[in-house]
Parts: sequence; structure tokens; C-alpha cells
Amino acid sequence: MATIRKSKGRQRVEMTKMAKESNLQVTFSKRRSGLFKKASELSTLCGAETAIIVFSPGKKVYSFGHPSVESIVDRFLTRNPLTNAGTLQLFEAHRSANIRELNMQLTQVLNELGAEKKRSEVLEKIKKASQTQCWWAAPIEGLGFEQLELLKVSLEQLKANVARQADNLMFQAANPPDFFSPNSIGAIIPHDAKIIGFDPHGFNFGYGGSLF
Amino acid sequence: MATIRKSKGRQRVEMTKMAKESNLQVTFSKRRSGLFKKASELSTLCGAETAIIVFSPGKKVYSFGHPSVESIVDRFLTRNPLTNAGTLQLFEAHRSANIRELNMQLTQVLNELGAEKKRSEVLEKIKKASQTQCWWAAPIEGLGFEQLELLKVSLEQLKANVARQADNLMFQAANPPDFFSPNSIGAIIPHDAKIIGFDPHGFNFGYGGSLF
DNA sequence: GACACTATATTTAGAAC
DNA sequence: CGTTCTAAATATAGTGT
Repeated sequence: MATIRKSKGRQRVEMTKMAKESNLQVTFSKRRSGLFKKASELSTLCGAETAIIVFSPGKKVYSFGHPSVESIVDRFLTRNPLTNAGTLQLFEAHRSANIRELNMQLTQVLNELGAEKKRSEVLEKIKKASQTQCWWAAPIEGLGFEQLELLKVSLEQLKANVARQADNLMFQAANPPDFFSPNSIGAIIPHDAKIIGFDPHGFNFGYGGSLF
Repeated sequence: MATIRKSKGRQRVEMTKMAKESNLQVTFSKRRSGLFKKASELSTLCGAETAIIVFSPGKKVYSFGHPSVESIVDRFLTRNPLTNAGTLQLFEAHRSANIRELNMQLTQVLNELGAEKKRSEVLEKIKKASQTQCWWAAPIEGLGFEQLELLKVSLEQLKANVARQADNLMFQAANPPDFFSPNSIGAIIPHDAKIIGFDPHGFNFGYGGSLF
């Protein structure tokens, strides 16, 4: 048998900055998601509150937070007597509060968006499959193996997505790259400025239905 | 020799809050250090900047940061290091229009998101039904491909909308008003660069002794 | 360029120190 | 609390789709 060694398996890697940019990118992506998963598990298993902020070498920002990055960061900063004094400091503090508020909302919204986007991708796959053939209208025996596989994968992804969200709406997913750039622009809110369209009740957004 | 079972080895654990306090505590300790190690590796391997803040169930705080928690958090909260009160006024004045715009867009996105939420509830029900029956034989059909298509289109619009907003804001970020030069970014750091307990390993284990 | 796979490298649950 | 040990569970490097 010409045994084809499909994989050399996981290889040990030097703990120094990776040379190849291509490898670095994929490794960054993999490890980042692994890191967030670990954080998520730490939170659920131990009831800890965890926040992670990562700036990629490309300066994109990714974050994870349970229950939210903002609340944890806020608490962290509060516990740290920042060396400061003066009116400017007070002003900055007030401004920071606004920034945090906006950031929190943006974070929430964009996390929701990310989830919806993923869901739409799943739907896209289903749709694609259905375009090829109306498998869903035909008896299961008529399904090609390929379609069954696709269906299975789609269902698994859908299930995973829904489960993750329904499980705990507070859990943060990675922010889409670039998403925080806007903050630096719009984050400064004049005192009279208000975020419009939000639910006065507080945490939930004001688009009528509940998040879940 | 009867039974000297040295170890049952690692056991699978339910992903829910651990019941036994004793186990929870040791697990927290182990996983926290594992998490920090992962973060450290991500930083060195990929040249990323990473910050982690963890509050134990006992409210003690632990943190990791490379190069420092503070610098990363600061960058997360407000990307553009604001300078002095004088420019702040002008800055805010010129930005208020953008803020209004941002708020409008945010509101719109939220509304669309809300609509998607409701639609996704339908999918949720379908998924649920699938757990017990051959959903592919009827429910999907009942929902109608038309609805799926509608959902897809809506999501695409939403996505485009957000992308447009991001692009718009990024453009503004890259092309600030003339009185606010781009290279002001990074010019002045709001607060001192105090680094909290950054040790050779890049770990900072909170401010106190005991965990709980 | 995001995912799937497979062989290893790591992590860590459980128990004892 | 942090460490150590063992064995099983995960994570993931390299590769292919």
C-alpha cells in the first residue's frame, strides 16, 4: 500500500516571532480563537469575569468579554488609582464615561452583527444547495451524498451559532476587524448628545423585540 | 498488587459552572495561568499586543498585558490620544455633526438588526422542530424559500450598511479636519505609561495575595 | 482564504503533596 | 495556594480542499 501520509501532525514551534507572514496570519487567527475559547470556558466554569483585547500586527482590534469588555475594563481602571489631577482630568473622566458607553453599545451591536452575518452565511449555503437541487422537497433517499454532507455541516454550524447565542447573550464574540476605528471618531460625545433609538430600559437595545 | 490506580487521567468536564468550590478554585488557578500563557505565546509568535483582565469569583483581579494592559486598554477605549483642553473644544465642535451622523447610522443598524432578530426567531423554531422531526420534509417548505431569500437579502443590506458606515468613519479617521493633523496620533499620551507589574514573563498577577 | 484533516504537542482533571 | 503526576482531552502545525 502506498500509504499516503496525510499529515505530519502538529510540529513543535519555536517561541519566537514567526518568520513567514502567511503562517503568521493563520496562526494568529487560530490561536486568537483558541484564546477566546479558553477565556470563555474560564468564565463559564469558574464564574469569572474575563476581558481580552488583542491588536493584531495589522493593528486590527479583536476583543472578548464576559459579561462585556467595557464593564470589566471600567472596573479595572477604577481599581487603578490613575495618577492624575486637575480639571482636565475631571473633564477627561467624564468624556471617558461617554466613550465607554458608546463603545459598549457599539461592541454589543457589532457582536450581534457578527452573529447575524454568520447565520446569513449558513443560510447562503443552504440556499445554494437548494438552488442546485430542491433537496428539501425530495425524499431523503433522493439526496446525494454531497448534499447530505452539506446539509449536515450547515445544520451543525447553525446549531452551534444559535446555541452559543442563546446560551448567553452576554458572551462576546470577536469584534470584526476595523470595527473599532469608528470609535476614535465618533466616541466623543458632547454633553447634550444622546444616543438615539435605544431602549430606555438600559441594556437592551430599543428595536422592539428582545434580544432573545 | 491489587490496585494502585495512579490516576484516572484528565476527565471530561461539563461546560457549566463547577459545583464544588474547591475544584472550582484550583481549576480557576490552573486555567488562568494557562490562559495567560496562551496570550503570551500569541504575542510573541505573532507580534500581537494582548491584554487580559480577569476578575475571580472572589473579585480579585488578575491581568496580563504585552506590552502593558494600560496601553492596550487605553488604545481600545480611545484610539486617538486627545491632547489638551484647548483643542478638545474645537475637536468636539467639528465632530458633533459626525456624531449625529454616527448616531443615526447606529440607530438604523440597530433597527435592522432587530428585524433580523425576529426573523431569526423563525429559524430558531425550525431548528427546534428539526430536533424531533424530519424538518426538511415539511417545515422548510412551509417557511418557504421566499422567506429565506428575503432574509438573505436583508442581511446583505445590513452588512453593506455597516460596511459603508465603517468605511465612512475610517475615511474620516484617515482624513481628519485640517486643524487636526493625522500625526497627532500617538503624539501625546493622555496619562503616564505606568506599567503594572510587568514581569519578564509578561505576567501580572493582580494586586494581592490570595485568590478568594 | 476560510475550513477540514490528522498526527502530535500541550493542557489539564483528579488526586496527592 | 502552588506543584507534581498520570492519562485522557484539547489545541493546533502542516497540509490539502
